[in-house]
Amino acid sequence: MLRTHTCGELDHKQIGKEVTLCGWVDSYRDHGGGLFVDLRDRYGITQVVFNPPDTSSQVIEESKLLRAEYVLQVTGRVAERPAGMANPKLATGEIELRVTRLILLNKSLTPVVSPNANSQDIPNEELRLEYRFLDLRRPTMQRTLFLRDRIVKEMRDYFAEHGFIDVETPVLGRSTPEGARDYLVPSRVSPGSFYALPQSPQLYKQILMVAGYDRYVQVARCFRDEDLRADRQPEFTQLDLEMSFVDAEDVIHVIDGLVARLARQELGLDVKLPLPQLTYDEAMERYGHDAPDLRFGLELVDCTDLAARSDFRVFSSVAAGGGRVRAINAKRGTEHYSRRGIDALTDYVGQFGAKGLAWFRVEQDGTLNSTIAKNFSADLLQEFAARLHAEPGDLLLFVADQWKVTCKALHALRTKLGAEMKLYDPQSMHFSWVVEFPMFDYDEEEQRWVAMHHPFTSPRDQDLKLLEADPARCRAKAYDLVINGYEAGGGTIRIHDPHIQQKVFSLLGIDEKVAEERFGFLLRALSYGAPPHGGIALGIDRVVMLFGGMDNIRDCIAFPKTQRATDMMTGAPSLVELKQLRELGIKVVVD
RNA sequence: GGCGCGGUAGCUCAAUUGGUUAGAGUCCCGGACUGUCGAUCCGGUGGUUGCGGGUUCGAGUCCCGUCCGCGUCGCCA
Repeated sequence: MLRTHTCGELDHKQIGKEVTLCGWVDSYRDHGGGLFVDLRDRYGITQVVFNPPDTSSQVIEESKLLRAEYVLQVTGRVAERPAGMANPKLATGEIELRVTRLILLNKSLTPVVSPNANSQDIPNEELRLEYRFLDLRRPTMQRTLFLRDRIVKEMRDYFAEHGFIDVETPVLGRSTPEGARDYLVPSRVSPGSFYALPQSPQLYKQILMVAGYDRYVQVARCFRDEDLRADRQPEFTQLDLEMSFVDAEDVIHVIDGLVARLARQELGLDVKLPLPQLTYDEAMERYGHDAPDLRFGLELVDCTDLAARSDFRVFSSVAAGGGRVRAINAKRGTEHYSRRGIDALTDYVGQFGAKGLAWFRVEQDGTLNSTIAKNFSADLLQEFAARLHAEPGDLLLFVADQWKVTCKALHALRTKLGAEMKLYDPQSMHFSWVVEFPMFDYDEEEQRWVAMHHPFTSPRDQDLKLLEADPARCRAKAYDLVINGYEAGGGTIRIHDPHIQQKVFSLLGIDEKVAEERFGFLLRALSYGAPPHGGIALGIDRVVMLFGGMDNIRDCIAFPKTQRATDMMTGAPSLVELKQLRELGIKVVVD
């Protein structure tokens, strides 16, 4: 070892001892006669002092050449700092190292991304990603990666204790056109054929259940070739698990326990179990979204029946046309939003397809005031007021449109209002479940039913007869874990009966031949004594992001990709040698 | 693919309505200093304002195109 201690562990107990430290120059302060260096490593910072008489004049001269991020090995005696010179900001602030020997292990160019930058001086993300090796030296980044390490370790311990076996599944698999776009890998041995990187280990874990492993878990890398977002990367990590002889509540119960343990360990929070559950229908009705942020209220209120009775054409025609008129009461919203502010909200909901935003201010006498008020009788306005529990100072905001549009627009509006009106503590955490998702969604473009989750999801027992009778009303044994308005994980109970599986396939327009071609192995497996089974996958990156109070997923991934799915540090993806392409039988066509 | 924000010294930022030689802090270089911890003080170097075109007497600023980053819609079973 090149060192006897780390930069984070020395305190008064080592006073008088000779020690050797290694680390990076975090900062230096040159006083002419002597010089101070804050030496940094993963464990902390220790002040090392180059001062006479402890340090020879020759070593002091050498120390004058030190610069930021130089790598040092220093030997000396641990000393108590002079009276009044302790630094309470440092864990090692009581002591310092009086250097007798200095070895420069390596120099550094002037760092482009400074590891000790103040929060307002952090370089832009482009540079941080290009110089990720410097960015990752920043204590904030190190704290995050350690948090991630603890969370993953905690998960592994938890599932090991609960009898789960960790099994690795292939990364080179078969492409299944359903779902997200696949990342493809050409096969050299089978020219013209391609592997697909897994969007999730879904089919393999079901096979493991058929094989009798009973409880499977894996920290699995997954790949989806879709556009990126603040909370979406093309490759990401799932805590993936599957259980046999269980129903939805059993899986939920296991995850409840994990969430409570993580919250206790990492946040010091006592989460009350069981976590609250909301059905999908309820979530859409009350919040307009399947992953609502439950840290604040502002629930959506349906007013279609009242709207139908108004003379306001926008309202009455939407109501008559099968659409919905729904509203949010922004409590005391008139304090936050002027006419101009409301105009901005109107523009905002426009992004989500809403053609407008009708509004009323609630006056001191309780009457509703708006440019559109003349279209409503006083009695009807009072009914609106009562429906929305309107009080003086409130701002009532309405979207009238097709159901889907009202959901999207009002969900976005609710989220914006919650943040802008500071209705919740950004540090707080809320965990819940959304359950009983629809089995199917109708794809207007392709004129067919598509699986809401995936085609192996089991319908609820009581909805089996709806499979063919009324697919839209058929609900699934599906459940999503929701944290602060983010989908942190999702799972389902699977179909273990090949006949039901066939029915679902045919509803999705997957005929027998195609089913056999794509999923033949799964159907065959289901025919050989498949146990009832189900599971879930948690998005580890998102969980870390939320537990760490971050607002983007890149900050909790060591080497993330940019919005264009490139790696700023390595330059991936890149062109390859012609020879490589020839071996693979691939010709690149550039438009 | 659409919409929006951003790109100015190595780094973080400023620059009035389009108007003098594009500034500040930090870093870097040189000097001073025996206790600092955002050290301090003195001096200095450092600019293709992302790139290309246009309008104008004059462009960091306005227009068009383009590249890069971020946010978002579509997309993400």
